[in-house]
Amino acid sequence: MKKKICTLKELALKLNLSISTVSRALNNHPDISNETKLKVVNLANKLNYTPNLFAQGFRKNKTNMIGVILPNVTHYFSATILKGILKQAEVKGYRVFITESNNNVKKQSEMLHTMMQFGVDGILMSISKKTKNIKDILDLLDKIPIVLFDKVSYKIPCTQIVVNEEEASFKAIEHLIHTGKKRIAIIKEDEFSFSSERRFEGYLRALKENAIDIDKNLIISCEDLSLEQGRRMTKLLLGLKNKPDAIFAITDTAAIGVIKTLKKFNIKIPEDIAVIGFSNSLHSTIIEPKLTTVDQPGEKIGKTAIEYLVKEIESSEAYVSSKTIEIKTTLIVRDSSLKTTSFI
Amino acid sequence: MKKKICTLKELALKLNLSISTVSRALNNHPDISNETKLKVVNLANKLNYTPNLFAQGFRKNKTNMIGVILPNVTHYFSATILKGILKQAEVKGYRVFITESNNNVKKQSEMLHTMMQFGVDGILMSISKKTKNIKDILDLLDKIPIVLFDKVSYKIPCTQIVVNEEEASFKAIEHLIHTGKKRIAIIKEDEFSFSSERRFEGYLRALKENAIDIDKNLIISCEDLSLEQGRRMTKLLLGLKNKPDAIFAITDTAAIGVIKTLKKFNIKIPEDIAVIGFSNSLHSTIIEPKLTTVDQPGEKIGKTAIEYLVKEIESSEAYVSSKTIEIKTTLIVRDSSLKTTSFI
DNA sequence: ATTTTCAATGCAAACGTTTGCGGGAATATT
DNA sequence: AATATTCCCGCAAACGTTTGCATTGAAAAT
Repeated sequence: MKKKICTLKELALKLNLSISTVSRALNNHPDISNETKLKVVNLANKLNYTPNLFAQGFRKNKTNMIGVILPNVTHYFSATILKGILKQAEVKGYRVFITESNNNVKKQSEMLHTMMQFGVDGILMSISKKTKNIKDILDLLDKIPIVLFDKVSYKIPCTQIVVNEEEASFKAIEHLIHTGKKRIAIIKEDEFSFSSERRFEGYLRALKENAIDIDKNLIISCEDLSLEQGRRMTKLLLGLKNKPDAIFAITDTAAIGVIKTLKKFNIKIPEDIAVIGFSNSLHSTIIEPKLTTVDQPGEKIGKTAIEYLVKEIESSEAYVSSKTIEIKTTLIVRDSSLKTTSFI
Repeated sequence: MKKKICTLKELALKLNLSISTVSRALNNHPDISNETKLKVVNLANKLNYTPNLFAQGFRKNKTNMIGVILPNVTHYFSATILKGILKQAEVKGYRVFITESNNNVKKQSEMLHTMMQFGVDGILMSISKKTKNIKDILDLLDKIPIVLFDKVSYKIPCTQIVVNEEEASFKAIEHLIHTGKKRIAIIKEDEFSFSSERRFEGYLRALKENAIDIDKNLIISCEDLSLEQGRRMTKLLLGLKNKPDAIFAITDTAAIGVIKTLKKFNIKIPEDIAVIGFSNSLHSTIIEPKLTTVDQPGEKIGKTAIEYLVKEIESSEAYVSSKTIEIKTTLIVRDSSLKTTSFI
């Protein structure tokens, strides 16, 4: 049960002023004398006055709320992005309303609807896998600013914050090549995953630019990239007549599955087979050997996303930007890949 | 920039009805004929009408928002609790507004204030370490329902959702004793940590009930429970003349530091020294040997917290409950401790 | 035929805040 | 001394919704 709270009216009554004067005094309006302002502010502090933000939002048609939709809060990478979002939103004076879609497309639509209904000023989202029907999102685009991050789609014309997936992947593969590896396998997702495809492009380009032939046997797609899949796919690769000398798993979790399996078969890492992951999850330093991986600066992604979104919210024109912003990653070389060039 | 949205007035105009009738029709008020209701609902759907929740909240003095304050979103355990909170809040028809205190007491106070200002219906919080000045919180208690979870304090008279820390710890130690371990070390936090102290109590009770003498050398307190501390404390324990045959680290992270160090010194786990952690974090199955640990059902904690909070919010009386609810944990035996009794 | 009853709808106030406009008093300008 | 300017402040409308009460018209009861 809520207790009632001090309002403008109460202040006005006690000070023998009009409500409008009190309101203006608290908002530091130039029309009000310093003397009055002081009196008002003092009493307001004393009575612990807090403006009813609902009345405010209602009046100004602005809630100072930003809605965030992401597939899963428990993913470490998502959590770091969230951290960046929370921090920067606070700086900018916005509150954040977070929801999880659990990769459920229907739920994602519902969340969007709820957000609108709640009158958020803008939406930040990472779209669910296999979001095919983007009609809901397109419909919303001219009503409210939306910024996509991490899991994005070029089919949606709005600002998108992503990681330089292709380049990161390219560099990871080049690192392997520079250490003398020539038969580099990739464990990727099916073609519906945006980031997987871009990482795959980087893989292809690195091989091409280094004049290494592509062996289709070394390219493995699977539906999800769990640890278990990493295990299975590794066994598959080890069954090949012509084995790989390095495995690039598009995700840390899968990479750990790879490492565990290689260890089980007593294969030396990185001498026999090197392993690289993607994400720099916390696991990557727990596993032994420590995993070489691509660090994605989650906090920065979150921060950037908020910055662009707020810019759109506070812009007076109803423009729709559709820039793509790339956040730079860095390759972190650890024990699962060779450090220096190895001449055979 | 926001576009304007269909309102009650617009519906009323198009249907040649009054605003009140439209409002009642949408709220399924018995006074309105089915015929009219149908017409209204149809048009509302067609025009994609969504009630302005700000106006609603404003009018009804209820925001259907719950504020959540926790130290750190990126901790896996916090994230699982969050998941439970989000899920159950949705079921109950509440929205959740999440903030991070980063274990910063000053920030925690600010967040509380912001939440009040924003008019949340209730607050869910996990308090920062070393929160000494609980005056802010006490002040709020009679204005708004608060439920504490995970990091709690008995000094605050409100509902608290915790894990059966003492019992869990007791069972973990008994498990070690049943496998023949007699010199069981504990790595705990200093006495300001609520949960650490309760786990320590469980440790003491288990030893006592099994008639094992307490060796003060085996009880180690440190300020934080990082992996690095786990490492350091293990070295310290290994320096003892009379070494332990098991180490209970009060946190998975520290336990992993323990394991890494033991492996470095070629000590057999669990034969020479067994290791137990607490949390069942994702790391516990990544590390080799896999860690025996106590599983804390985060989602359930979150769910329960919401349930109790909502109950208080929706209760008409301004009662202040101060029950403590214990959520049951389970010990998960993995490879870092012996499975069966070993008779020497 | 008159009154009563009842169902269906409309009127208008209220929630707390912001803001355009207008007015009165004091000060400055001529 | 008259006018113009400036400085403070109050009035009242508006935002979208809910809700107590009034109103209407028709059916039912007398």
